[in-house]
Amino acid sequence: MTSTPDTAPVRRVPRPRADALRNRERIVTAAREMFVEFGPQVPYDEVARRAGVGNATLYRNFPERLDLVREVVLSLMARVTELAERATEEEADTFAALRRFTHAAADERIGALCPMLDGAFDKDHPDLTVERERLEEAVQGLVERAQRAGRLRADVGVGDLMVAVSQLTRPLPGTACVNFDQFVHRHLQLFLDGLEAPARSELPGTAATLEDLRRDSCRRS
Amino acid sequence: MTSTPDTAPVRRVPRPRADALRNRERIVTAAREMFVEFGPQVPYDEVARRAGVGNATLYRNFPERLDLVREVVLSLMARVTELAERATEEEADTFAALRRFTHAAADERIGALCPMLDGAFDKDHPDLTVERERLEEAVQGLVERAQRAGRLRADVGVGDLMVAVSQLTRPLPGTACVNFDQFVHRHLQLFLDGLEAPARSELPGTAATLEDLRRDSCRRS
DNA sequence: AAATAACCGGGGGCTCTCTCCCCGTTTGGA
DNA sequence: TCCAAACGGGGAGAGAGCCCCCGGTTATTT
Repeated sequence: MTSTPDTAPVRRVPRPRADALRNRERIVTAAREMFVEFGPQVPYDEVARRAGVGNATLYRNFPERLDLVREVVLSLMARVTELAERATEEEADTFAALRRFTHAAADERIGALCPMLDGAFDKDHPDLTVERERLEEAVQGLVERAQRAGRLRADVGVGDLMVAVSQLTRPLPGTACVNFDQFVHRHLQLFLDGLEAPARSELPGTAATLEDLRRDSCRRS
Repeated sequence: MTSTPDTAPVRRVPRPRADALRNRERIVTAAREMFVEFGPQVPYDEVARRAGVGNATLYRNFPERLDLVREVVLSLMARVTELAERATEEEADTFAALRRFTHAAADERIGALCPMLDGAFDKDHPDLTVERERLEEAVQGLVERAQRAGRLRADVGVGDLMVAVSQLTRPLPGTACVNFDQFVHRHLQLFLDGLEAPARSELPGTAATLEDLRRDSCRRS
């Protein structure tokens, strides 16, 4: 039906319908929650049900599972970046800022990112690279500021912080321990105490950036 | 070998064949490795292949998956108990003993126990109870000794140590990061620095024993 | 407000994986 | 040497998750 006249290719999608946008957002939110609880292998249909949409809607928005995973990761990274920036701005004490960021990141269930690194997850996707740089910049700022102030030991890097926080906050699959969160914050607190200067021991290995993690973590067995 | 038939008539299995015992051991070893790498849902046939036996042999030894999981858990707990006892005996410095035990437990991949707590795992099986008590006793000794010596902060318990070590050493599913081990030991070292007395901050919540974990961790969502 | 086109929802077939049994062959023990 | 217990691999059966189809609904346009 003579859809596109030669002049202007008639805005195909000038504005995706409002409910479509809303549904997409609800899907990402639901997926984030489900991934945290059950891992990224959770059935598509379950995600759709949690989101309150039909499964077809999910497939229309994210034909490939990896698309959905990437979207969730991006969403989480953006939130965590925001947390880092807020902590930097609002906390005068440099180490207090680090503490605040760490506990806040834990509440965002950043540990749920771990299982998404497996398989054929495209770590070099443009969107991811951009978001990762923003995240690293924000946290790097937090770390360096505390190190310059002599509050944070000098032999640790952004990678150490992020990996350890991720590991400590990973949910136990299948079980929903009622006071697991309490534990998490205890252990983060202990870990932070270990991060504080002056150092109480010598660390093996070397400090790592997020870039190091991206490069080294994709060796298949 | 004087099968002592006087009391018990006709020992059905006076001695399981030597190769049968060997195979059973190889199966448990293979299962432990596979569970660490892929989680306890790994296909039976894969475990059998890694163990170098036919799948039927596996089913003959462990008709239920939970039997196999329990055997692996028992095996790991026994090894870790041994580590705790060795560290207690051989290290004069109380905190050094704790450090040594922690790093050794990490090398045993104690974090792989986590995914086995999900679902209908029978936490009250007699064998498990016995082994858990032995483990708790050994680690409790390590902890209390360091606390009495004033080297370990007083507001932590066995549960804190075990859970944190487990979390920090949990493998990233799917990926075999080449220098992940290096990271693990760095983070354990940092965590241990946080455990050392005097305490640098106040902890939320309360110290927990292994018994607390067993009770509280089975609340389904 | 009516027309229209995009969007939504859920039911069902299809495929793929894992489980578990069957039976001929091998191997350890007396 | 004899025998019985244990072994191994192939394959049928079952279950779960994936993805498509099509009638109904809702937001936008004139």
